[in-house]
Amino acid sequence: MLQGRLPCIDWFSPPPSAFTSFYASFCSSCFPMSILQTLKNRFATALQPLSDDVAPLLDMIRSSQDPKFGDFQANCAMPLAKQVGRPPRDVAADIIAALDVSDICEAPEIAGPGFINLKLKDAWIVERVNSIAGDDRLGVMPVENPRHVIVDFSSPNVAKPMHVGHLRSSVIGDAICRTLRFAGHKVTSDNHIGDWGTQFGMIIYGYRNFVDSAAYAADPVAELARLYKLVNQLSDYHAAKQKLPQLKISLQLQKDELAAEQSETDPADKKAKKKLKSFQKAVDTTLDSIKSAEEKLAAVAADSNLQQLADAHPNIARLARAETSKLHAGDVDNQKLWDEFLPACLQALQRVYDRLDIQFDMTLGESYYNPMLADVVSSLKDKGLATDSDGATCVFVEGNEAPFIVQKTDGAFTYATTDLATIQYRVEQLKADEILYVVDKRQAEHFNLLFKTCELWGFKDLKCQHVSFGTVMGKDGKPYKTRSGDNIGLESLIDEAIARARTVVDENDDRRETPVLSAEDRHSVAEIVGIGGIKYADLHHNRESDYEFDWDKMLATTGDTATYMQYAYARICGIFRELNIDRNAIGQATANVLLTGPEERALALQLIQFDEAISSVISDYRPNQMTGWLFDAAGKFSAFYAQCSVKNAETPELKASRLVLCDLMARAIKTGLSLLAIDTAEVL
RNA sequence: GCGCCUGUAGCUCAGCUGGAUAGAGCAGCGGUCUUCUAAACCGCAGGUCAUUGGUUCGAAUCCAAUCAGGCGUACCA
Repeated sequence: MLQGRLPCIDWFSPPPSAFTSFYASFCSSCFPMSILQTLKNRFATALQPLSDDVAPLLDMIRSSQDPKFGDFQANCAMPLAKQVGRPPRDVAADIIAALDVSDICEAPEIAGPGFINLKLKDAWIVERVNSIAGDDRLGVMPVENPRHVIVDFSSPNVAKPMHVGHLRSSVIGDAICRTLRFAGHKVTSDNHIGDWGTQFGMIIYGYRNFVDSAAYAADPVAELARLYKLVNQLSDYHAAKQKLPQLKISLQLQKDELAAEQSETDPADKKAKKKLKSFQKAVDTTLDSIKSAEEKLAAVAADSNLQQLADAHPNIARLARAETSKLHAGDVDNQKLWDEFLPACLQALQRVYDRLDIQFDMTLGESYYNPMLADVVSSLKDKGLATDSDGATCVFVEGNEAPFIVQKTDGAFTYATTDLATIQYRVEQLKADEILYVVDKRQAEHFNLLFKTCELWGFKDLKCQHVSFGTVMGKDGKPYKTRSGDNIGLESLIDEAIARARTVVDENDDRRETPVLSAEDRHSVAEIVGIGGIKYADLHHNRESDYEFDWDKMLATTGDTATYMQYAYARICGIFRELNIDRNAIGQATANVLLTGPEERALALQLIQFDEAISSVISDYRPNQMTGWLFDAAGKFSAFYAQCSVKNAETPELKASRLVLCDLMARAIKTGLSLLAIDTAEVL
């Protein structure tokens, strides 16, 4: 973002008290707040005479991966050497000769083929730490050009319980919102709930035919969920029953084909082998389908009540779809039921969001956009983008085989239409500059088509990104389900996490000579640790990766977990408690940090790079960049804690310095975790 | 068939636009609590980055092929 800019003033050190106001009078790109940016600015000056395009070269300045190479390294001499046709070490020497970093670094060293290694001067680190000690934002400057970013995440279907897939979207989306806001962008979080889809027809049908009034009165959402599941099961039953004979015929045919192919395949012929394999795969797939169909039939057959219901409702799927159509067509009775169901469903969702501490600025579901859909389609037609194909209205986008269907043969609109209407609304009404969709990566093609269509439609300045994430897998390597094949409910997941955390909290406190936590404290700590554990387990993976869901790992309290950071935070609080010192009264504004050993230096260096963690999260919407920074930070604190006593510091000055470092680290951990919506406690 | 993605330590995963001897956590082994919380710290061991070729000063990273697996592919969202 800020790369390649030249500083309009150079770094010097303002008195800490004047720091914030001083700083605020300059634009963030001019003022090299981050170390990295400062170094880049210095290098820009040195490289200017050597190259026309310094931006890519500046990108090659980064933290050293091994401390023995110093703190930072510049790898730009090698590619530059090629450009100018001279030996890389000579070019490195030229760069160093032109480089003025003597106030920041020790003398730069050339190593290997032409790496330039930089070691920061302790005095400079101290200066920086001292200045951020008095800064609430820990040295993170608000962005220069704030954008209005709409983050579309969570997006569950109402009346269906949320599961671990929604957890990923919710947790990642929320972290992105918080981080963007902290960085100074305008953010609108929007929960684009599925409140208008086919499941409502199923629920309406279920309600009309199978409702248990007492259960509905007691817990409407649970009853609606049961009805949804029931109608789904009965529909599946009939579909399976109908499909099964055909499947068996297909299986026989495929087996015959396979046998024929096998008999005439030459094992040396790779192409034939491949063909054979694809036949085998077809057989396997059909076998799976048959197995799944048979299971569905068996599940109903095993329960005489279910069997009776199934027999009594042979056309349940069609009838449920008809209820959806009626709803969409404005049927008064169905609309009335919808109006009745929705608030309870929303409330149930809200309960989960409250527990997860996730807030939405708006919850505009699919139903909200319903009145706009017809206009979207006619607009697309007017612009010649949408055409009729096999009775459906489609947008064909160059380079994509599959069409973007905006209206089905039966006249119904699709979620593609809704998504387009939503974009129009967000741009025209909400004035969005950018929209992020935190959605499962399996929908990549849909978003690809959506964004292309959108551009053709005329939204050229809008930036859209599918912030995709991988699937949560079970131990079997398949998407995570319970043994009975259901999704894992989010509420029970949260309950389990808290219960497990509680066991650890109890054990830990009971081990103390005199336990310090009341039952109430223990409960709230268990909530903080348990829910933090769930979130962290998800966030610390690269969002694009599928990952294996594992209770023990998710709720582990050792290693790279939320607890590790929370524990570090609590230990810092413990220091201040033990010494009976108010954290707000240690003179951060006039801090004078001393670096007397490697642990203190590493800690300080980590702290002054907090802003780099923020920008790297934002650059590609990857919250795991923040978990990584936090884990490093907590690790450096733990090493410091083991090695550098605050209480028994040799001098009052050293003690004061360490208190400042501790306070800064506590604030950094708390702030970093808060950007992931993970809470902290003073005592664990 | 077409398209997209993945393959890194025993396990679960990091590894940013190519950078030096590929990193964590867990599990394993060995140390560290009379001194600010041992939910911790320090150390040891563990890898042919699926395979083969290519690009270049330099490849886990880029390209090609192969093998293995996953996902998506016209009226579900």
